[in-house]
Amino acid sequence: MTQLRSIYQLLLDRYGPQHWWPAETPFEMAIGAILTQNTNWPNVEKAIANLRDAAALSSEAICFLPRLDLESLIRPSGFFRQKAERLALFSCYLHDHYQGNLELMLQQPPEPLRRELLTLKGIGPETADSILLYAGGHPSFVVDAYTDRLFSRLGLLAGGENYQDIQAFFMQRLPREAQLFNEFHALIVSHCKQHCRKQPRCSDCPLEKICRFRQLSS
DNA sequence: GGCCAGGACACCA
DNA sequence: TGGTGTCATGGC
Repeated sequence: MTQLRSIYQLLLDRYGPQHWWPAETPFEMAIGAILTQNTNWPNVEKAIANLRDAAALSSEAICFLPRLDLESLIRPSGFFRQKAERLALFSCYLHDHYQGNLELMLQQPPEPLRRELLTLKGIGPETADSILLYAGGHPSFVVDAYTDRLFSRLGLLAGGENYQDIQAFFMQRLPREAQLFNEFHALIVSHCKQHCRKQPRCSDCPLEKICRFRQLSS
């Protein structure tokens, strides 16, 4: 608990509040979560801008848009055929089950909601937790490649743990507060975009106090 | 020109 | 259950 809270505070002091997720509506947020799978965020922004310019940033529009048109609009985000299918499946699911209204879906309790999201093809644990946390305000900790990389290097994770184990590591040591989970994940991403390259060089890390955790725990 | 990016899934042993 | 290949664009 103490170590995680200290790291969180150091990140917050260094980078400040991140005000995530960068989206105007919960639906746009969910679309962004799918589009950002294994992709740079600037590429996702291009795809979302294309959808907005085409007046296609709604579940109805995406569900009924011809597939080739949808692929063309989201092409900058990469994996555009896969992601077009995933966006269409998600949007049509909302249309069929929730009158196209994501907020209606998000009113459910988080645990059955998470299970429901995971039944949808193209929504895995990270995407589901991102939607739960950032669109729904539910306290579900989001684990991504940066989380694994940073905390393995800090010596708090062994490396190689699965998603569920890493998520449990955080959720068992932190109070279940959506705002804390929101800010923590955003700070991890902001830090790692600059300092968690695949080739680790702790000496490049500006957070010397954080790097010291690794020495203390190893 | 190669590396990397805010994953998920199908397939195989 | 875990490991591997596949999907693809764009910035540096």
